[in-house]
Amino acid sequence: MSTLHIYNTYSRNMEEFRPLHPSRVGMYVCGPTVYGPPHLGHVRGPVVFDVLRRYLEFSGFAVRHVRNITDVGHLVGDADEGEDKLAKQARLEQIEPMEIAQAYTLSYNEMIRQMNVLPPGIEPRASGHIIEQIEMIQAVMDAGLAYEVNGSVYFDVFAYAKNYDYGKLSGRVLDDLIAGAGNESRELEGQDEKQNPNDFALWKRANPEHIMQWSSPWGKGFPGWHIECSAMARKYLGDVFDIHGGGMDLLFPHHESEIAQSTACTGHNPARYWIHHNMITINGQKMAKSLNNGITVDQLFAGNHPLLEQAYSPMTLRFFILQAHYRSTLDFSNEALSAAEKGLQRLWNAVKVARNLVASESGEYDVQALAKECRVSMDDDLNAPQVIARLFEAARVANLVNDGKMKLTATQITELNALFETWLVQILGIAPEESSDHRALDGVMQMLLDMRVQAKQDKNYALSDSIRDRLTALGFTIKDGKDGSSWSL
RNA sequence: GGUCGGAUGUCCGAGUGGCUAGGAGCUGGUCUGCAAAACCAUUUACAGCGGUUCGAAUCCGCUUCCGACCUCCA
Repeated sequence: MSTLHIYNTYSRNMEEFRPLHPSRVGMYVCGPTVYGPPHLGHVRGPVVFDVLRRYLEFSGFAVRHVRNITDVGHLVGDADEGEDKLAKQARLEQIEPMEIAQAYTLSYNEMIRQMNVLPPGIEPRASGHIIEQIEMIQAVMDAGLAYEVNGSVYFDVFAYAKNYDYGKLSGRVLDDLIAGAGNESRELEGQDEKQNPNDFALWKRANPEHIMQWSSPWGKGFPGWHIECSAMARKYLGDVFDIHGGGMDLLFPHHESEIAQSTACTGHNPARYWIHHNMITINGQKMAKSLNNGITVDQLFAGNHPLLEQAYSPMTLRFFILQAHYRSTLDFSNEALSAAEKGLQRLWNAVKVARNLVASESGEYDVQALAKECRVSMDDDLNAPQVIARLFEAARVANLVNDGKMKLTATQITELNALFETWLVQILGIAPEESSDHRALDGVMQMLLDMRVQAKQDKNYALSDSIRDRLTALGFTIKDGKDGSSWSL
């Protein structure tokens, strides 16, 4: 049997996955900063790491999945010097920062739920772990790798680099960073306080206009950009744990700094496997405010955006994301999304067909071999696109058997159904979408279709066509098969 | 400017030395009162140039183009 191999950004190599403790896996994934509605860029990470978590659990591991909510915010650069994103948004909306965080945490979690992403076991908030962050900062200072200036605390990158490899994760060379070519135009707040431009803040002194601030040994202030993840991961997963995940954009400085902070405290790189997913583009372009192509998830679900020709369902979005490998960029376009929607529909049709297949004495297809291939694909750095290709192969088999063009034994039919259940539903998390009032609607529709059958038997085609046409006008699709009609919306 | 990654057919997107990826679209067929849907089948590739090799989408070099990070970011 094959075993999971995964690309570790830290070593830049494919590695066999072996957890620290047999049968248990600790996984930390960087969650959202909740200062705005969830957009397409927020959705890939949760889905990718949800599939990893599901696959690990399928493989028999107990997974402790921690995904943080950043409700303290990060500093805004440039014009909004030193101001917290959450604080800024709160001021704009004239409410408490926590109201901002709460509102967008709820909408994020609602989006996650619709995408069939399993909730993490622990969802810690940065604001609820100020004490842990202060303690960690103190530990870095005790190690002699941080210094205080005017109520702010900075990490001493130079001192750290004497004993440790700063820049290994992101492939950065400290000397190059020092040269800092092309960055002269940037005027970052607090730069003059730093002993070195590459030092980063662990704690920032709060000015009166900062509406989010806490007491600390260094006076009123708020935590730096990276310390929350280090502190919370350590609290819930220990000094060293298995997986730390996030988007590639977090490689530097966020994860590089996390490694530095944690190493300063514990002497260890906190995570054994660093896993990063690639970014998304929209019509081949980076999603950016200046390009006016930022699509929120709600807009996608409602089809309510100038770039969208129609609405796409949460499962279509999930399926679309998983059709590309997690380390490749993923391009959103109407054509690609609608192709995914139709492909998913084909898959679901086959799942239904597979449930009602008639068994033969002999079989002509090795279903077990196909299931094994799914496993091999997944073990090869989570190659979900290949798993999906094999599911389409399974769909083809189901349809062929249904058409009497291929034979399967009763056992093989069971295996085929299990293959869909395991790989499509359980591991990829693509669950059929059915609304709560589906059952009642189903009854009404069945009644109409029965009437239409009667009309057809009576050769009253005017009536039967009228029923169909009026249902079509309402958005229903009527399919006439050998064994009666079916419908979909 | 520095570092890293990418360029696959009409579109999306797997694939690291020889074996049909897959989906969507197009086309043909089956089914059908008609239509639609569904199903089956089929078609179009490896950015350019050079090199290594019996053999290259895959390895090497050069060229062109694109992107990411270097600053908050998913």
